[in-house]
Amino acid sequence: MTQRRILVTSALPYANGHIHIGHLVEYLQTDIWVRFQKLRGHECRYFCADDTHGTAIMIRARQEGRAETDVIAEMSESHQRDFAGFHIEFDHYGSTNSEANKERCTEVWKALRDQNLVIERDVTQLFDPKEGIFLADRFVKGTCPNCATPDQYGDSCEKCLATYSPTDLKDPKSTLSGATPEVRTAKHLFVTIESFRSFLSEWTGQDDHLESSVANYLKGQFLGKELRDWDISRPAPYFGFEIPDAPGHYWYVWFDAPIGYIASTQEWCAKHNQNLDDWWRSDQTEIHHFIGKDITYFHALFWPSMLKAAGFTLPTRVQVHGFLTVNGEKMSKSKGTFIRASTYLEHLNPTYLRYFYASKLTPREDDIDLNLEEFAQKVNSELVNKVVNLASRSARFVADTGLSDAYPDDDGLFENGAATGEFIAEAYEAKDYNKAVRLIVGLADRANEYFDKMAPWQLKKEGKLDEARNVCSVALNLFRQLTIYLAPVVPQLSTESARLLGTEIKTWDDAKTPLVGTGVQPFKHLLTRVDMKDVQAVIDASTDASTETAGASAATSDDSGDALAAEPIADECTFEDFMKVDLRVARVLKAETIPEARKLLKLTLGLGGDETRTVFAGIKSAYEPSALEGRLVVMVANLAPRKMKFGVSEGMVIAAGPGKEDIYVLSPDDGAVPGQRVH
RNA sequence: GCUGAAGUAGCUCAGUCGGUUAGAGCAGGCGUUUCAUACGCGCCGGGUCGGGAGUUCAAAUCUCUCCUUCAGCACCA
Repeated sequence: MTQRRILVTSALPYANGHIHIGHLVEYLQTDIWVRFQKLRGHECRYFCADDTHGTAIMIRARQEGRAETDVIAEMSESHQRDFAGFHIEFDHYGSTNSEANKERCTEVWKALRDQNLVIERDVTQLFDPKEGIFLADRFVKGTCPNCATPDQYGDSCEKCLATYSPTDLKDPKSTLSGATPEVRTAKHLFVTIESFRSFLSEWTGQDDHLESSVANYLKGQFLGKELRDWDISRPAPYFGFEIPDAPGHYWYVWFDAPIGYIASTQEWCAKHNQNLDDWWRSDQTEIHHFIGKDITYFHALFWPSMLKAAGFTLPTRVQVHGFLTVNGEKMSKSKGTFIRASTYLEHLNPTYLRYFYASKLTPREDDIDLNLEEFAQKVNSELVNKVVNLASRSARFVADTGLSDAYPDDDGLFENGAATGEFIAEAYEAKDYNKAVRLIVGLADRANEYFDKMAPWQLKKEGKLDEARNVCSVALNLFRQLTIYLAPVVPQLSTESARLLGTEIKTWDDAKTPLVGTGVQPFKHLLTRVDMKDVQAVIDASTDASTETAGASAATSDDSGDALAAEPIADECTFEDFMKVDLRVARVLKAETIPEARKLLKLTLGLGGDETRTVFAGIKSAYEPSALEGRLVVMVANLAPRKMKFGVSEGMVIAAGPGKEDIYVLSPDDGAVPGQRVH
């Protein structure tokens, strides 16, 4: 086999949030592939970095009263600790806020300029005069220009679903300072990405660069019409690199982030006396990017365009994966399924998750589901009961004698396993780990059948010691074969398994030659079962608090003050003003979902006696109707009825939280009864 | 609405350049062994392959149509 040179990346995690089990789908998918290639003897390098620039980091640093560089240094350390905890091994882990990255950004930029691909255009945006920064849509709130609902974000209204520009909002307020934003115009630089369209149409459709469904998506969604210019600069203040030929303007974070792949490689090259061009300007090198489907656009359109413009090697493959759901639903803080990597590691073995994800992953961009019951069952049944147990049930028989000196007749099992190894390798190569795992477990089944049929414990009783030893030698060799095939997925288990037989796993082809005559170490447990109690402990720990959202604008469930900062206290009002609002305790008599509505639940609220109100509440994303029925809530009882798409809403249910799954309906303490006024 | 994808046993999936009685694992039922982390092994039940129509000697697999689900988009890229 000729040795391939392969460069692999995962998307750069953003320095504004912690690693969670959703992120891990990607890093584990990548790590498994890299480990497989290394085991096959290829020169494979895995590069990643923290993505550090942008407004979100800048705002976070301001709120915490420290330098951006402090924030990102701390987060980088945390990220790398989490990755290491899951046995994810990078050849180099850098940062987009590095000299190397600045150099490479400058290089790409120069190429774009030289080819006249950059144009200038004015962009009108809201500006926060107190903070002195331009405001992205999510940092502006005001009254919907369409239906007059107050307190709506700058891009769309949650009530009437209208979309608009933040400059259309009535009474806009900055969510950062509460100041009234000004409309300002600033110069932005754009890359005329349209000039790459014919190249992209060709590239995305050929040579397996993308899964066909992804290529179809791009073709249908973007490449059929003119590509809009890409807004690639942000005016000061901005945390990032200042554009050399445009003082006061910075590269947009999405420009310098992927270039971080090259910069990370460059730093590694410097340390290992390698030439960067051998990795990024060579048709001898394969480049594989692993990404989530949310950033397909950037990696399959913008990124190849940048690479082409600057004369770098184009990706061999952009591998797109889906999102993670837990128990069939989006990860949710209120359900405790928004699980941080570090929280998981406090209670559970990383090997479990590596195995489970591998068993689920295919080359397609389907979402994968972490059903926690299935997780425990699958790991216990397949990995512990079948694979590990094979060693456990046979090792003791040969603890004194070691393996047979010649490999015994085994009905062709080992040979079959060696041959199957090629199919397993094909599956790994194609990123079809689901298939690889199925093949491996199939081999484990055959090994267990053989062991049962031969019944070495029986042979031992009958005094046929040599025969018993032979059977166990076969079993342990088959076990070893399995652990070699599983090594990319569960490296720690494989390493410890090899130690049992006094060897190391060096290459994939070790699975082709049986061990003979070697000693066997005393067996000790290689892996314990998943205990649902520990799984529950993870859920509990994730439900409590301590979880932190990715966005700076979103509130956290701690007392940091972020929530207050995200939405400052409103203007003062008088007691009379307050008394105009009639808040009442109400019981949820009925809660119905409206299938066509994305955000609304239809609630029938009882105010005592026969008095009821129909209220449409935008809490579908956070509550199951059944969980609401019967409970007491607080409602605005004298709000003017509003005609909505699905009927007339006769009030409002009081709730806190930034939205989405983070919505918390308020309840009175025990003793309150429907109809009582809240003073 | 537009675009992309998907609908195969209770669950997770395999199988599709058309071709023997549609497969696996898990879950369920029955039996069995005792070497092993009460694990393993054997057997059984269970699917009109989303519905309908068409092409064909033959369709889960090709064509059309309808239904359902998911995701993306509707000026953030």
